[in-house]
Amino acid sequence: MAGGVNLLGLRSHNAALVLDLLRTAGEAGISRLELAERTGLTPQAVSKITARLRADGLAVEAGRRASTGGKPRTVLRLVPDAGHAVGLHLDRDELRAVLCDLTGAVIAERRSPLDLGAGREAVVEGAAREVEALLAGAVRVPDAASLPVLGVGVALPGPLDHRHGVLHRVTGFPEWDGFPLRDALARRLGTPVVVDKDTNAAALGLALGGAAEAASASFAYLHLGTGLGAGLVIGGAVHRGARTGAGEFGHQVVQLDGPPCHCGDRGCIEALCLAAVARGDMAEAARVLGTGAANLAGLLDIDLVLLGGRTVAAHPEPFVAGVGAVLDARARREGSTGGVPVRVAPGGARGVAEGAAQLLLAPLFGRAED
Amino acid sequence: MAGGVNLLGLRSHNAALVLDLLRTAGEAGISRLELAERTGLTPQAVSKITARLRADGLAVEAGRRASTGGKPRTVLRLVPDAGHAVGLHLDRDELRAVLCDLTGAVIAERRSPLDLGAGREAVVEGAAREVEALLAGAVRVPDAASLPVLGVGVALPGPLDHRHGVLHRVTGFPEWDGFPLRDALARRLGTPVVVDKDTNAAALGLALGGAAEAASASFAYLHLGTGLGAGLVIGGAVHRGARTGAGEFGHQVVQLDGPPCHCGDRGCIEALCLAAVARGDMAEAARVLGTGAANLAGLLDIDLVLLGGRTVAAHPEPFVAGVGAVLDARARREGSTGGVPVRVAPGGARGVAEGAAQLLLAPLFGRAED
DNA sequence: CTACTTTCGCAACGCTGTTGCCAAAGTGCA
DNA sequence: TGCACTTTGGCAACAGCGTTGCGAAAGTAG
Repeated sequence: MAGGVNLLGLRSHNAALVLDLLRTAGEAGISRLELAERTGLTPQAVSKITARLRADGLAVEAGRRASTGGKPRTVLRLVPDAGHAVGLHLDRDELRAVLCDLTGAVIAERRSPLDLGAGREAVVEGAAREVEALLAGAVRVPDAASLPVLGVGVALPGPLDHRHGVLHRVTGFPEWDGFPLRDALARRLGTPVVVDKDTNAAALGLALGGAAEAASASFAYLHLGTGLGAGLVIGGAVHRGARTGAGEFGHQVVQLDGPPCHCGDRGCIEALCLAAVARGDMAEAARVLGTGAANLAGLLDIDLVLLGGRTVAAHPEPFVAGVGAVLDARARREGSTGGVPVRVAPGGARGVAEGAAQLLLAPLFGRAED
Repeated sequence: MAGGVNLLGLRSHNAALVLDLLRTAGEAGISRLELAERTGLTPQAVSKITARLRADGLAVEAGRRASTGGKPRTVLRLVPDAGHAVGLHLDRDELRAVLCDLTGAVIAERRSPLDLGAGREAVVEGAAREVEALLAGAVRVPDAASLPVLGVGVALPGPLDHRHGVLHRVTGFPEWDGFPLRDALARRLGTPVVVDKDTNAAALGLALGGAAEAASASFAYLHLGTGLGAGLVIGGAVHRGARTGAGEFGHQVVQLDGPPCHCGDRGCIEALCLAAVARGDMAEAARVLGTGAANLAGLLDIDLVLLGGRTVAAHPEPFVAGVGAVLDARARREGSTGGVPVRVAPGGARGVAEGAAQLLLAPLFGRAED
């Protein structure tokens, strides 16, 4: 519990806040006075802060708005090329690397097959070479020899320690138990590395880039693919818990003494949901998923549920409709008019890699932890 | 999203942080240098902050520590009488009012029967008179004519809007629907009033006063009485959600298509748990409760589960053991050595009223929202 | 062209935490 | 008893934050 804030901390906090508003405004930009209204700071303070950001090359003036009877407002815009980050998604059998600019937009992308059984050193080396190839290929402008890269974010499934960047367990590959992936890759590449669960990365990407952000500060991202997991965003920040264990959604028990799950428990939502998918009964799978989503939504009072993963992508309509129906039914029973809205998460298969890059971009915008 | 921080905000933030550490230290006190270490501020900054606090009468010097080879550290202590708050617990059939000092200790207490069916004005008037009687009786010292009271915190069951202090619904008494309790009581008493759910108040009280705090910043308080609810503390602050709806634990479905619940759904944990209690099967009730607790603990990665409420108070051992067994079993399946610890919440029947008083004290210590 | 509105920077200011320095108050050893 | 040393904590000067007062800049409206 540090918490003490000095003047340096105050400056960086307010600068991050302004930077976040610039990022949110996107290409449309935002005026100084609007920044002042949104932050609660005085216009003069915003002028000073934006002057520093412009001096650092993070923001530029970009045109003017229409006049409302006086001097028209000058529009400020984030400079996308002021910083970049690499996002690495280590999936079961594929590695995906993306290079993102400061706005989170993907500039370059590479994909390659991945074999986690090839040995830890080989995998780290292979990932490092993919990153290097990605950066080498992305230098299109001749004079941009030194592309400013903030670091590499790595997202992968399975339990791990986000704070120390250590893997706990990778299903099927015991040799990875306790591997300090962050430090190994950071040493190899010479850049900062951040490691997180794939669902957390996807949720972060949605919180910062997706349509989710504008409407809601708290939402759950439910990922239904080969497994079932969740990423939680509470108050605009990813909630990981003390041990990066938060989001354990798939082994929520929704049927006491139900059918056995591979985890050893009975009646886990993952087992029930995947069994229904295997039977081809998407309506039942959606109903089970919706039950878990309603449990979660009631517990945390979130604003939105986003669905993703291969299974959802293959059958979006029944899942959105089925999950929404369960949430609406429970909301009506509690007296509310409408339930929590349900949507398919934008971003698709690239969402996790994009979110992994955001692991390094988010701190710039004050979106580090909760 | 205001978020912008100026120098005034910085000062109050750091002062609240120091006050919180003084509160945590209790009667033992804490030295300036220790405050500096814990906050991350320089010793000189802490000296200035504590000087302001002493000038305001919130802190005093209280003795010295043993020397470690130089000048001994001066110990600072919070002044309990520098502020007071009233906590009001409106239970089903009883009103409980407590007067707490700045440390949260109960100075005076009153209990009286409560009939929510007596009409809204009569109930508000009755509650106001209880508060006045409590304050009048507590003025023991002659010259303490004006006891500094920060305000009144009110805790009651059922859905409500914490932010606006408006009740949504009181089971069995439709006349209370939409009643602006906060404003009505504040107008009548002339002091600030804060309203919250009983489970949230209890959780806040545990976060600030209980033994929970020292060990864990995130925990769930599960209340099993006439109903089943939860209060969540994440990162030291109560998580209420956007609509004060968080903590809806009882109608979590843990048995798809299970026995019907009074809420209209099927297989709710509340229905299953209370049915087992009615049968006298506490082991089964604890197993059901433990399943819900494990779902919650996995989802949020919390550090501790605290159990409370009349039913738990009547049979503490089987509940602690049964819930703990489910949590331990799931932790073992996930590879962890030990599960989340389970304990009976201290405070007993008075915990909710104490937590209600903390609704006004907590903001002084920077524990307002998450 | 003038009056007015609105935006936004310059300069002075108050206040924050920080730094350099020194007095205060102990311990430990000769 | 006296001196050296360690540690605490206040005083004063300082850099840097956002704020305030004021005026220049850049439009619109008549």
